[in-house]
Amino acid sequence: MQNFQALYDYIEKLTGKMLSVDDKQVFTAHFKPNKIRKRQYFLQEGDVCKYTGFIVKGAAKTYTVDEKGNEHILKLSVEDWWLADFESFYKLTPSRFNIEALEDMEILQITHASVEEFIKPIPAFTSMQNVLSQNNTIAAQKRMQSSISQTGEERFQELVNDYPHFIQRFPQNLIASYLGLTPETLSRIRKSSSK
Amino acid sequence: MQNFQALYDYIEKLTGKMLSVDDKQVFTAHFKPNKIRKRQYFLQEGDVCKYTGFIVKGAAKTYTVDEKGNEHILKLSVEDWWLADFESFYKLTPSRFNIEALEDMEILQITHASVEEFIKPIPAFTSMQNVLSQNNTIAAQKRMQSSISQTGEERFQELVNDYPHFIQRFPQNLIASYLGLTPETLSRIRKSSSK
DNA sequence: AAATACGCTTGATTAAAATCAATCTACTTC
DNA sequence: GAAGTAGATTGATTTTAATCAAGCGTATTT
Repeated sequence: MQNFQALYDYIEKLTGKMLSVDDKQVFTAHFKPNKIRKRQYFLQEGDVCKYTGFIVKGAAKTYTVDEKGNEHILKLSVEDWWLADFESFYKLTPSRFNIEALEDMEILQITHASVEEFIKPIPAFTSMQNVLSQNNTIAAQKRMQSSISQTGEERFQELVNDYPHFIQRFPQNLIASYLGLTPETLSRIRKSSSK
Repeated sequence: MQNFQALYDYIEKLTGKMLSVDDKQVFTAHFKPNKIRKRQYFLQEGDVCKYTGFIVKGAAKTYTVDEKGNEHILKLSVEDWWLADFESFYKLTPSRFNIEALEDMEILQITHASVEEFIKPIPAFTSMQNVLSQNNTIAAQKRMQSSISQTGEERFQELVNDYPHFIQRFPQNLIASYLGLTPETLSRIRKSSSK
């Protein structure tokens, strides 16, 4: 299963630990491959996020819609990222977010209960979780710091530095929303900073 | 040691697991009590964050200073919170942040190496880390979502709801900075929203 | 007690970003 | 191929927040 190979490679690379044949057996038994077509939802506001998905192929946006009908993009996710509203996923509460495919996607999905029961006993997996927890903490801190202390232009430059492929891959209106800006403002920022 | 009792209570309450006498022995052997006076630094920009500290008493701010000399508060921390720049703490890189006591503090501090070697084997501690990891993920997501999609006024209201004691305990200029606003703007927001 | 520092408020002005509106282009889709 | 849609850009205007400046009250310090 080439789908699963992407997950194995990811875990082994991130943790430096090798998965045994038995480990892989557990993964194939409990992760379910799923395809999500462009513009389809992985999660809709009000629903409980029953699955977390490892993205083998494709991209998605996690966003809210405010009372005026404007979208606000909290997260853009691509290959080798985990897809979920973790608040809803951990607590089994209705989500405030929508998660929608921006491209046709292939994911490997699993429920919280299955992770706890079958996947957590695999040392490489808990090791992965620890690494991800640290990375998340650091990334969240950095993004928050940008958000409170930098201008739109500085935040955009940081995004270009940190995730250059995002700029190539996603339309500017999504990038703008991710940065907390309107598309018009980002367009003007790009124009003035290119001079 | 009544200092340590606060830590034990915290872990037991958060995880639902009891600490054995031996466990507590390990804690007292490796966590070092430390007092930090108001206006003193737990961490200064450019230094490596060698310790993480459990706050037994007092409060602190984590902030950066921009090129204009303005402070931007990333975090306000009180009793039962962990104090560190985790990026610097995990990676042993120089920190971009300052952490300064807002009140006289009592903390229990420990190095990353000691955590890994002595504290992580304690099941209740790793269990605590898992809970904290989840809570952090959720809180970071929520704060980020506020930041990109809500006005200053809405963010302030959310803070009042989520952390009412912060409003009592910290001066408004710090609250403003935490929200990414100037003190003047927060003052005007409060004035207009009280009507 | 006087002096100082700190925090909060208010006013006037400037700067940044949002909003509203129109146009243009490149893709889909039928 | 025509029609429709999505995304980007530009202009004019409004809204929001930052900045600059002053004044006031309350702690804190000496």
